[in-house]
Amino acid sequence: MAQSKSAADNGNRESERRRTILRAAIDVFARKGYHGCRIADVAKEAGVAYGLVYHYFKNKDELLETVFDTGWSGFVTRVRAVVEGEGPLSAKVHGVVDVAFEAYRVDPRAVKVLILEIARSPAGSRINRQTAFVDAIRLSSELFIRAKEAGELRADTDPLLSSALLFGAIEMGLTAFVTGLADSRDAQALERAKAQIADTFLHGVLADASPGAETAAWKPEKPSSEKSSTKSKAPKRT
Amino acid sequence: MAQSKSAADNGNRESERRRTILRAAIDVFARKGYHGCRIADVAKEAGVAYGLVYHYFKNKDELLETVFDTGWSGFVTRVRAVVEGEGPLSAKVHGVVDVAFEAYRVDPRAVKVLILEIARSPAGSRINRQTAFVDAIRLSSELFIRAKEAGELRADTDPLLSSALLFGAIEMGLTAFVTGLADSRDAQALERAKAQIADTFLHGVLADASPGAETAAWKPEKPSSEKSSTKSKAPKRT
DNA sequence: ACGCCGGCTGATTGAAGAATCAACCAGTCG
DNA sequence: CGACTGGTTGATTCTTCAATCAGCCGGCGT
Repeated sequence: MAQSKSAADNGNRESERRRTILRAAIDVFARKGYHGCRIADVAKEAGVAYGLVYHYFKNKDELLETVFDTGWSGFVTRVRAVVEGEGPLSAKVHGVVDVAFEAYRVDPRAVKVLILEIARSPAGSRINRQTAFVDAIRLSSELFIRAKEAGELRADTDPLLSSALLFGAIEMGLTAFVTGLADSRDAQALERAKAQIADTFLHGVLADASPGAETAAWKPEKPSSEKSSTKSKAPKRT
Repeated sequence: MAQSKSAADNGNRESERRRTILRAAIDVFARKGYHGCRIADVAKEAGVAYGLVYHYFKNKDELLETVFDTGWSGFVTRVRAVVEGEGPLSAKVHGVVDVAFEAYRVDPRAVKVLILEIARSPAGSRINRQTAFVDAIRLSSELFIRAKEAGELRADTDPLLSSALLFGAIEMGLTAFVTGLADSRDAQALERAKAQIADTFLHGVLADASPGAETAAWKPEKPSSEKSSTKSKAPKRT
């Protein structure tokens, strides 16, 4: 709003103020949860008046919805890119995990809100947030459907469930950091967790009875650990 | 105790009424969520007067806390039994998954409450529910610590994270049923999901490059599939 | 200069619902 | 049989917020 205010704002549904409020909402939601915070808290955090929140958002629910959609659509877009891209299954699985962890690295608070508020829908609320999660799971189940047809997967796996399990593992892995079970300041730990999630999902936890070949395929493969980070460093609007 | 009411009740902190209210609370929480329901709803469901809820529980929060602790402690007890029991790692992992799914079979509503209300805590509330989850994860991480020392696990696995991933997979697998992504009336589907969760966790999703031996070890191993169910059929106080 | 316009303010209101409490009643005991 | 106890009731009170709205600036056009 520094220069062209009214003009730009009219055409652009994203005024500086609005973004400030959205940012504040993410922080407060992350700290106290959706139900645990009052609009007053958000306004205070944003350094604006109570009523201004209602100038930009119809009500508290729309505010959460916006926070949610913004963050989630960015995530889903990037997951879709991975799923629809080229390469072997294992690379894609690593890719999906990367996307999730990169999102966390960029904006842990936002991820915390997405993860923590995801399940609970205040009954009346429009789009059930579970639906969003389900969509993401369905989306990446494509991956497993195709992989299964190609014979890359064991025969007795259900693609949808596989997809759910991957997201479950990612979610809980992230939760470990979100809740402080693991130290999220430790970049090393994040990298290791990322690798372990994908590897466990692909190969299991057990020490492989068949040594060499299979096992060797995924471990030394991480010299360019930054490669994937770069890919998912795409702009994240929050 | 069925006859002698007042006498027994004095000594027994579990009067019939109290249990009725608890049961009603579980059902209403499962249906509308903690925040989405009024104490009036719980009272109506239980067929008692509004005020009686406050006779047995200090406030709404204590009610949720009790619902939570009751269900959770039962689950943790059974998980502990599995973890501290005898047998190879793979059997125990299957055992933990069994416990979770059996709990769901016995009382899906209660599990729904535990899963859905687990993450977010109303700020002021005493024991953070996340703590409970973290405890369970820590508990079963023992499993992986010991297994790792015994060389059963790949060297680069963090036991705590492994434990988290297992629970993440279980949770999301269960969530698939809770949210209706998968049909929970289908007993077959439940059995298959159970098997797939444990198998994926132990061996990964990939078609095993090394056939026979390793793969054969876990699949035919489930002739006595009721064994574990029986074990976890222990009294569940709700 | 001046007043108009639109972003902005924050005290006020009204609803929702948690928690209270005084009265009620069904047994029990003396 | 009549005092007494303690579980039970639900209208009433009290608190908390979401949402409103009457007006306040400060820039901009005239």
